[in-house]
Amino acid sequence: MASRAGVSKSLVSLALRGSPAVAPASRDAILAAAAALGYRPNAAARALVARSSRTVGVLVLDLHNPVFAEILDGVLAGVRARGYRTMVVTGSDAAQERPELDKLLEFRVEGLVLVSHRLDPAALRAIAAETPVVVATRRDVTGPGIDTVCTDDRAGAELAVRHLVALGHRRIAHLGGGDDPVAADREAGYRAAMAAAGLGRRTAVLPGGLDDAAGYAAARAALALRQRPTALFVVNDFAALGALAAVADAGLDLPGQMSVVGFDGTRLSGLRSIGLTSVAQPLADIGRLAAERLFDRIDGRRTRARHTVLPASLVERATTAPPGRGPARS
Amino acid sequence: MASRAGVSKSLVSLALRGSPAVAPASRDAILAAAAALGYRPNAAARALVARSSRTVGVLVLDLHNPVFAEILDGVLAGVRARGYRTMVVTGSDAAQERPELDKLLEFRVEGLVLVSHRLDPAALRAIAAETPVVVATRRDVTGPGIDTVCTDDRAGAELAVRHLVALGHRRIAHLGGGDDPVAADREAGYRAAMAAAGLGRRTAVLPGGLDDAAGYAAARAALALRQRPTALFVVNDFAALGALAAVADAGLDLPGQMSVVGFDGTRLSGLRSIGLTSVAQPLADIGRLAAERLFDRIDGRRTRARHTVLPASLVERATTAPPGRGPARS
DNA sequence: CCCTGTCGTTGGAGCGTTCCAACAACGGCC
DNA sequence: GGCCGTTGTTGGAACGCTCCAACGACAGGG
Repeated sequence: MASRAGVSKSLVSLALRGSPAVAPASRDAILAAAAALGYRPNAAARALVARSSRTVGVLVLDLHNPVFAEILDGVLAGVRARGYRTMVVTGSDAAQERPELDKLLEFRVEGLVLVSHRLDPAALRAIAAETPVVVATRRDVTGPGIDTVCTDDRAGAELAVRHLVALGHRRIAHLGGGDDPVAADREAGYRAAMAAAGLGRRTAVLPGGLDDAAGYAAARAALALRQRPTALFVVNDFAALGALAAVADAGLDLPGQMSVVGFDGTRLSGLRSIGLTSVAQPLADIGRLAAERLFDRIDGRRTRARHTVLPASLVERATTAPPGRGPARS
Repeated sequence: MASRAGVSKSLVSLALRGSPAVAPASRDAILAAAAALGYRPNAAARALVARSSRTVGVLVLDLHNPVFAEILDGVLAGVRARGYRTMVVTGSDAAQERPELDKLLEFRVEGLVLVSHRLDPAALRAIAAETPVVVATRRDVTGPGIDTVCTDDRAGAELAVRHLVALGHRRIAHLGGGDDPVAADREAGYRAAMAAAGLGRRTAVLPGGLDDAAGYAAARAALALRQRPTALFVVNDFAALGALAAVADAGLDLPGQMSVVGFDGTRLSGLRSIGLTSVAQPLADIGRLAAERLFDRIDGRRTRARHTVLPASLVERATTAPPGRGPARS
């Protein structure tokens, strides 16, 4: 307490927050004393009396998948823009998520952004009853106090299939993503677009997963199909990289003999040495928008749940071409 | 306040923290009341009276570079293992770093992990005077209260060069990383290893940068050299991916006509479709160790600064081979 | 029977802020 | 010259917790 400036703590509080009611002489003395003492206001005390921590909690599923890192970056930027702090935790395994979120709630974070999650619906709703929650990239669990921001995964998948169909492909296989709810939407979009193109009978979904190893294995299985596909639509970029390797290992020319489309539009897929055609999500926007939605609730501007679905867009790069052109390079 | 259990707040506090001095009957009543009321202790109030926030601040330079995401993951795991919370901020631009760290200090974080940073030495030392600081991946700024954890970048670079020399390469160019201090160490290692191999006169350093676009440009310049190199040692994996693209664009067979070695050993480089030979850093260990060092100080076990240098190791993958084998694929 | 120790429990102080009612000093006004 | 409003400042209460000294009840020992 800088009574060193010869004033009361109340005046110090006023001066440090820039109140105009403080006499210039006092203000200068207080500022000088604060600088000399290296005084810093205590945010915990402030949070206690103000009953608001000016802090937002963020759970991110898996930092190793670049998608989540890119969304997180958007969330952090959005939160910073409002002058709030961010507490970040990762749900290293599903069982850890609940206790980690409990720690955030004990800190009285004013809201929670979940960049994907593995909570059961009941747990999620219980948390949303305590504090505003915005879920990014998932929209399967809804309820009061739960906003969602995600990409139109179904439409995105349809975009991918239509692109391949337009190129002349007929045998288009889908490498799935296991029991992930987002993967289910993408698969549904694939099936719908295949049916709409009159290729319903050619629909082929291979069980896969969300990482490159799973993509590799699924692609191997696809290539071994009796009716070998000429194009693969993969559940996400990460797995698509595995599929790319499987195609190369099989000695097939890419994209001459096999086209591959991913999903996510990570920077990764755009690297020149990869050049993966992909359905892009507006990742940074998702993060920033999730933060904005949260502040709408923190500011009390909203009561009804809001669900935002952003459009996906196809980014054509080097891994797609008309089928059957053989190993020649254009 | 669960006076609903018919006891004092003191006893509630005791019971909730599991004190053995509480009678079983009281404990059960308190626990039941707490559950019924959805009571959660207020961490801010606890931090205020305990004068410890049980929170660690983390600054991470750039989430888009997978290296930092992987280190961050290690830090989060290390902090979680101790039951502490984590406040994460990113230094989106250099000028933002100081104010972001100030916010963390206002919260009385008990220590700071800086996963790289762009602070000037004076600012860093001023912060270290207030709270323990561990710097990961850099060791150029030292001082009391500043521990460092990083990889032996010099030795790692030497490893890369020796690997290429052992394969028979003589013209080995280095694509640098600009004015980054870590890049300087790697360049020094390159120069030393070239000299040690009797190739001092063949030393060629091309100005580059830390991302794929910079790597692409630097590689183009290297390929245009009068004495075209047969191998490129690139400052990091991210830039090496750009170099890979430049090599492919030049129509050179890889690794037959050009070998490329990166640095970092990110998961990215290990993806099957990339298969980049790289000098690997123990990324998760760096993060976890940084957290441990910090807790050593938080626990008061340390006073002198400690500097840990971890060994790098070469991971051979598909982008290196003996020189001049031509376009044939093995 | 009183003294003493143990056990379970309690109220009050204090952590560092913010907020609020109240204050002294000082002019200007009627 | 007493009254009032303005300006700058103050002390105390409150936020929700932890810590501590002290409490009553009860049992065992002298």
